[in-house]
Amino acid sequence: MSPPLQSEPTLPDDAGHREASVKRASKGITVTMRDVAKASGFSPATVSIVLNNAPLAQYIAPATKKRIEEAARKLGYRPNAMARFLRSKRTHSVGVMLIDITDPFCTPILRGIENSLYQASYVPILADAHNQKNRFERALEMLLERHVEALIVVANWSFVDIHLLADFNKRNIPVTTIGWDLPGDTTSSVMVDNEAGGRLALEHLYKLGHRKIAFIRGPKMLIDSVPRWKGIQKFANSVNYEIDQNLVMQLPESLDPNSGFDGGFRLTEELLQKRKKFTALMAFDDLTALGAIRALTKAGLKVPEHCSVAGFDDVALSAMSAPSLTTVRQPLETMGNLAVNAVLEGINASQEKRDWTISHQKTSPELVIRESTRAVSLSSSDD
Amino acid sequence: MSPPLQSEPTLPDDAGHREASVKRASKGITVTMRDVAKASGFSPATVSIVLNNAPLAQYIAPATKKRIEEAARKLGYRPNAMARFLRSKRTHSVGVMLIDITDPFCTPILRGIENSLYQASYVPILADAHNQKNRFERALEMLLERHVEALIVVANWSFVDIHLLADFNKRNIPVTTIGWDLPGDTTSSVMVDNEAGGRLALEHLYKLGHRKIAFIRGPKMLIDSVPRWKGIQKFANSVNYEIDQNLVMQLPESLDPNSGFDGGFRLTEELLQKRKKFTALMAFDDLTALGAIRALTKAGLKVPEHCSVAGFDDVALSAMSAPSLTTVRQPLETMGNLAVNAVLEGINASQEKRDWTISHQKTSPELVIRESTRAVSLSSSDD
DNA sequence: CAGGCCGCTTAAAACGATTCAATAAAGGAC
DNA sequence: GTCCTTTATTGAATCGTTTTAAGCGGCCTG
Repeated sequence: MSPPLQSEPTLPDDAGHREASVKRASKGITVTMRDVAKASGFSPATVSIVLNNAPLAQYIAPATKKRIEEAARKLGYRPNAMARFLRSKRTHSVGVMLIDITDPFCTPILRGIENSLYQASYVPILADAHNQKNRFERALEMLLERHVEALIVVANWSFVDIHLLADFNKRNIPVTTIGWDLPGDTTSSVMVDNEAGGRLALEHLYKLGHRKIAFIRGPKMLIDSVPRWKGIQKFANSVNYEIDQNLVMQLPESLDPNSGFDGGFRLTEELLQKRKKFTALMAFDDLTALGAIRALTKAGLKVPEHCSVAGFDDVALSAMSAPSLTTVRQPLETMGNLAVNAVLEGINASQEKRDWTISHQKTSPELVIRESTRAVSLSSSDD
Repeated sequence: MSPPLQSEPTLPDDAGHREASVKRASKGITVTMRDVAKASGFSPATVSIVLNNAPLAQYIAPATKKRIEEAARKLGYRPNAMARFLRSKRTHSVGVMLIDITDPFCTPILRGIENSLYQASYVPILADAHNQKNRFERALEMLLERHVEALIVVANWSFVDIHLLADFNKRNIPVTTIGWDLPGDTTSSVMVDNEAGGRLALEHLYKLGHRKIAFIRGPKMLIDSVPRWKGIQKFANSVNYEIDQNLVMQLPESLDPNSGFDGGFRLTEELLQKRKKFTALMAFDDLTALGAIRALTKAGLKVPEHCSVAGFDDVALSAMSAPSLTTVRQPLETMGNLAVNAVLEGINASQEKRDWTISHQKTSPELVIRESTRAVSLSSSDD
């Protein structure tokens, strides 16, 4: 080590010193970069370069680096994010807008997002739109003020007009939506392949021998409803199975993502009243399926003995319900990860002043077979 | 209005002008306060005072205010939060640390937190500790760097050592925990009154006539376990009901908040193997109860016909499971609100350089009677 | 020995707001 | 006419970083 410029003993960071510095920090005096500069005997510029391992750091003498790093550690220096951001224009934060956080669908996605952001040293700023336009708007406003570097919208069950995202495009802030697809080339998206999912579910029921299958379709306005149904139809066509329109119901529009349960319950009761026999029921999502099961049970029908039921999503509770639910799993956590990757790519590109590609990713659904479906029984198949 | 200093026509903000300004903003040029100053013909200082309605604003001429506000609106001025925070030392953000986000318990709490913060114009910065100490630590570090004004820890199912919060106290940053109680006067807390809850549940079963009641207690390390059990014991004592220790099981320690389901399943199977008859089972929480129901069902026992089951928490799925779960509801969303109130009070106090009171709030649980419990039947009560 | 280069370090100017002390004009009192 | 108040506004310092261009010895080279 070079000659001691300070009166600091050359002892390898003894406990006494560390104690002292802790005490100093505890006084509430915020340790600034200047303090580290003074303590180490170098200038703030050098300190910044070393601590950030900036390009210029390659020219800094190793001994210098060591001294600075040690000083920083001793003083318990923590860079002030605000100051840094002001200068560098980078907040290292990403807005995460949940259309409605109460949807159990959101939880795994959120974990995926948080996790990927954490790996990349980004921080999520959360906003919950309560499925209301004005909240959505004001929350966006707040995120813009905070200069989030990107935005992820978890638009699971959404009737919110998402065209409000224009401001983000204007400012070149990358946006990715999950579970919603804004056509065009302004916004990336991550969605499950709904068509494949619909197909998987029906294929499963069909292979179990079911030929009298009831359907509860999703609300018209929900973007998932159409492709999911299309997948069902395509499979039906491919095996020459004719869907009985009398057994097709549709959930009403609703702002509440948990309304599927009630909807499934009521629509199933309606189905039962029709006295049109069915041996299986395919629901729009898991909550709807649970509602359906409830209605069936109430009517004295056992699942799966008298009627198989399949859901969609594989939310956490599907594995725990009784009977556990056969369903089409969306890789939710992965979708969170993918969305983060997409925005990070956007951020990097935007940093380097180049365009980034808008991607519309589709993830593969996976059939999860549990207890709520089984092969059609002899007693119920004849009618 | 005073004589037109600028060449701006006195037309009441015509569409043409607004159009133009939009265009300007859309060029990606960030509108700064200086721009507003120039456009309005006043100095940045005045602009700041007006736009923030600072104390000095009382001396500003109404006409001036109007001109400045109009200019700001026209230019689409949005204050730069980072710059503001650097100077004013206020970030208007609160760290929200979730010990494990996958716990369905968290969702309503999170909604409560977000909502209350939103009302107060604060923003939540989310962190998920995955129930791991090192993640907890690093996340705290990130929150400190970002100078969050307060911290809320949702410590539902936690084996993390929470004493890491010391840094926050040193810096006078208010901390409130939800579902965890750090004794002493450094950290506020919001918890459900577990003792009352335990009492409510047992009282319910007892009044239904159950006298052979099995219990699945929570893991030892979980702070809720003890008072919940105490409430049970107290009620038992008060009615001279003797708890059969052979019917008392305890969940093992586990880092996974969703492990209660498996645990409940296994322990219930163990109970059944004992061939010791019971007509009701009281589970530590809802997931445990669902696991228990599954085990009972598997053994051919019907719930509630052969055995009543009660849970605790009232997470979202409890209402949707079959049979729906009788449980003790925690007012989760409210608890989120309360935690926010607590930290806001702390922030205000800290701002005014006065001490704030550390509160340990207990919220009242509420018995929610659903299908999984019913009066003891004659067939099962005699043994 | 002038000039260039190398290796290491730093002075100083941002970044975009807030805020204090200062100023200026206008009126009122003496 | 001077001084004080009140009203209205602003210059300039400041917050804690990052970053650019420059500085400074000393060594090498022609």
